[in-house]
Amino acid sequence: MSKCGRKKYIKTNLRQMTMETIESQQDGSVTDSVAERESADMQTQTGQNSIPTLAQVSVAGSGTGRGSPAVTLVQLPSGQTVHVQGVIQTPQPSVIQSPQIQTVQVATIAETDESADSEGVIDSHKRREILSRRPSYRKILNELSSDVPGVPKIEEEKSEEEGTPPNIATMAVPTSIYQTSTGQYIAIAQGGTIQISNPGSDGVQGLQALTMTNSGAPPPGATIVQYAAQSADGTQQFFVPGSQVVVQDEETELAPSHMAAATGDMPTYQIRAPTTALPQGVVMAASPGSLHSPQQLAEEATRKRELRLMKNREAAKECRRRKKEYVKCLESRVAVLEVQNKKLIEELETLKDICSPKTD
DNA sequence: CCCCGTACGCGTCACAAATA
DNA sequence: TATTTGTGACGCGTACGGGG
Repeated sequence: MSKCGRKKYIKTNLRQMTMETIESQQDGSVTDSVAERESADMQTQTGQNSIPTLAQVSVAGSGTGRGSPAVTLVQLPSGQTVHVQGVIQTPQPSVIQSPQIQTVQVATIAETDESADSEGVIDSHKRREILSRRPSYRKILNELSSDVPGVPKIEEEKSEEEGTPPNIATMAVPTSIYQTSTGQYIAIAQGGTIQISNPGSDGVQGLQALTMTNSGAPPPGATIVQYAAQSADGTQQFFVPGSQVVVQDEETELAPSHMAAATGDMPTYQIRAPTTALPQGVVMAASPGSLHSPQQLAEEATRKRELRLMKNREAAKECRRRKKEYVKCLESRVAVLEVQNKKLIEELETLKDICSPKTD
């Protein structure tokens, strides 16, 4: 990103965080924003909106530590105390959490944001604090789930159940997983085994394994570089060590028997020697030791960049999936706790009636 | 039908956090 | 300490619904 873009990034960040601050300080009206919903829910659960006059609300001091649940003690008029866990537990490093320090700083900076439209105003230290990253969704959700049994856990890496390609989880840990331009997943495992899966299929259906005959130890420094692309003849190709090409057939005429038996509509593959130049986007493996000329160095850099982009692309997809899962989880939690809150209010009313019966 | 606003998803960049 | 991973932000394209 250019310097200009970076500036824009910071400004946007400031603007959004300021909005969060303002929203959380005001009436907490319900909107589509998770952050705003969270702040509203937190107010509700602490009794500021629902039961402010009926019970004393105190936040247990032990709940302020990082990672421990925030337990709100609701003291009933009868002396009974009820432990209520926050909808969004404040000590959790929530995605939307805006710590007080940040709030103050952001508010201060935001005031000068319009007049001082330059990076010089925000020194690097402040910027770093403002831009300090929140922990990952997986971490947050797993911490939540450890506190609340009903909250599903986001599994670690390879064992994720739903967003990842359905067949990958059943494999021996692959070294590389790639997605083709048509949505198929290709995993290259340690021993040179290539496994192909269709995103649409569930379970192990659609799993294909190709074991390369030259799957021995690769030359030192060699990198398996995949790619799947639509070649001129409409077939799909990807490359494997040994300068061979796996080509997806349009028809199933050459399908190996073990593949054809699996499903009817499963694509078939054959291994060929590469016919022409590499399709766009394919960079073959190269040993670092063999790099001499500037051109080779440039190619290596390009290859590394392609690889990084590809990994980041997949990471971004996974991150978005986790984020959606996290938001869904929060929403379901909100629903559950709203019901719980309602019940508690009803219980409170009942107890209130019992404790102060009518005298006339 | 066209335009506009909104929502959503994707690829990419930058950078903090995690890991080797 | 270097590398990898995870995620916020941005820009872009697309789909969809509503209004003229």
